[in-house]
Amino acid sequence: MTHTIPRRRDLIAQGATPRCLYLILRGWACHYRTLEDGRRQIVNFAVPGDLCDLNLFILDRMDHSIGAITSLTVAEIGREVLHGVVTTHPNITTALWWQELVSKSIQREWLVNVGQRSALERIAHVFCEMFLRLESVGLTHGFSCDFPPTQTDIADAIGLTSVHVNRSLQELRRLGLITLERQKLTINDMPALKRVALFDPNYLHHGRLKRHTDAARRNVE
Amino acid sequence: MTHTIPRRRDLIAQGATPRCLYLILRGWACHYRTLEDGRRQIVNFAVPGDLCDLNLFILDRMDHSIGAITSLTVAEIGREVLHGVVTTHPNITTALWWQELVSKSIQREWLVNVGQRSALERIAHVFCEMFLRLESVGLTHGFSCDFPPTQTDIADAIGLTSVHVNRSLQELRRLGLITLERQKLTINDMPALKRVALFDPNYLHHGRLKRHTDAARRNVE
DNA sequence: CGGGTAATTGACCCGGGTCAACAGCAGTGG
DNA sequence: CCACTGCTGTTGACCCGGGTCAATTACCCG
Repeated sequence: MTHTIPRRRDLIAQGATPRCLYLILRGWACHYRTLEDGRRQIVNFAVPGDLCDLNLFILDRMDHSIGAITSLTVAEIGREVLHGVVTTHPNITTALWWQELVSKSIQREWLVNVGQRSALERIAHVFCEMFLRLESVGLTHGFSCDFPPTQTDIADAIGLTSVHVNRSLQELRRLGLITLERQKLTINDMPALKRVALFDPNYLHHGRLKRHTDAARRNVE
Repeated sequence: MTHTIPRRRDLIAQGATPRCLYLILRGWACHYRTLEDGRRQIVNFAVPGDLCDLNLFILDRMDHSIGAITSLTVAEIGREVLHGVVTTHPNITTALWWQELVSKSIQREWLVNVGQRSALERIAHVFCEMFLRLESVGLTHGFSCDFPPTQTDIADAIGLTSVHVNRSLQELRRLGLITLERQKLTINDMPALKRVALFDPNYLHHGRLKRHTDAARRNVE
């Protein structure tokens, strides 16, 4: 049930029919869309604990690809197993949909990021978000975490060129806000970084699952 | 159960606790996020037939606002009613989630739009999308449809300024692709418009609901 | 007819793109 | 242990798409 995917390989490609739900166990992946002329937009990163789209449930074709950024360990949950879970475990089902709504909320925030923020603000925002997401699954050590995307990946995630990402990174370092070397991110001044990013953590809806599964359970029982 | 909201009023604001699910019956609305310094990003338009977020089900606070672009008629579906439907009508439930996944897919495409396309391409893309969405609910006449967002609204939707939207619109008109006056959009050359927009309708997942509700029904019965 | 919102235009500017070279570093094979 | 290869990061010079600011003009509605 668990599989390993080498880095830079696609888990599933745009246009394919999804056969199972992926749960990331180890490593980073990204959801991305490519235009016919090769432009690529990364629409979200996926880190351990993230589910990769419930599309298979309802939509018959992937409208985007999922690619491995690092080498990746995933659990594959088949259609039938999933159907079984959904029909017998309402609180797990609620948790699944909760993930789905949160990732839609993240999707919205990325649009805000690319649509409204300047280069420096965008990168700062991505660092804030990914750090908090990793923290919520226990993958940070103090103010440090893994950050394996290349500058080109970052560029494709925030709608800039890698050249400009490089320059903005230097600016963030010069300001003493972050350290980023050998895939290791350290946030040296979180309040300042959040200020630069105009970061409001609300959209991540962290720490709000339990309350709601409880509520859902009450409604079901 | 149906309400009327005057134009430019919020249906529900960021931070509020959602009390019911809205179904747009008449008019246009938009989902948007504002940054503390006033910048606004419209993250999606909502037209008749669209449901406004199942957030209330699971998330306890709105992470964005919904505003009326025109005067608006909506149906409000209360939490209890919705719970009733969800527990007794699996195929309606599937349809609800289908809408949710499709709107997430639209969300992704908007990110691609703002992140990768040029000004002209972006506007062309919005016109293609909204025309097809209106067509699917029978609100087009030939190649014409209502298009009530102002140039400022369009600007906030695609991450440009209204000045530049104005200039790009003139360019689209000069190319003979569209007519847009008094809130009326006419697409004069759809193939060319799609070409300019690098438009691929796949992400709208049109015409794929029935098959899947059938499948879901089979799985449930 | 008057007041307010939305569209349009012009002049000027700047954030970020483009292109191209080069440096650093990890992994690989000899 | 070192040379080779290929990817990732870095830098410089130059340019352009789209932003800014500010003034009009057109339109809508009472």
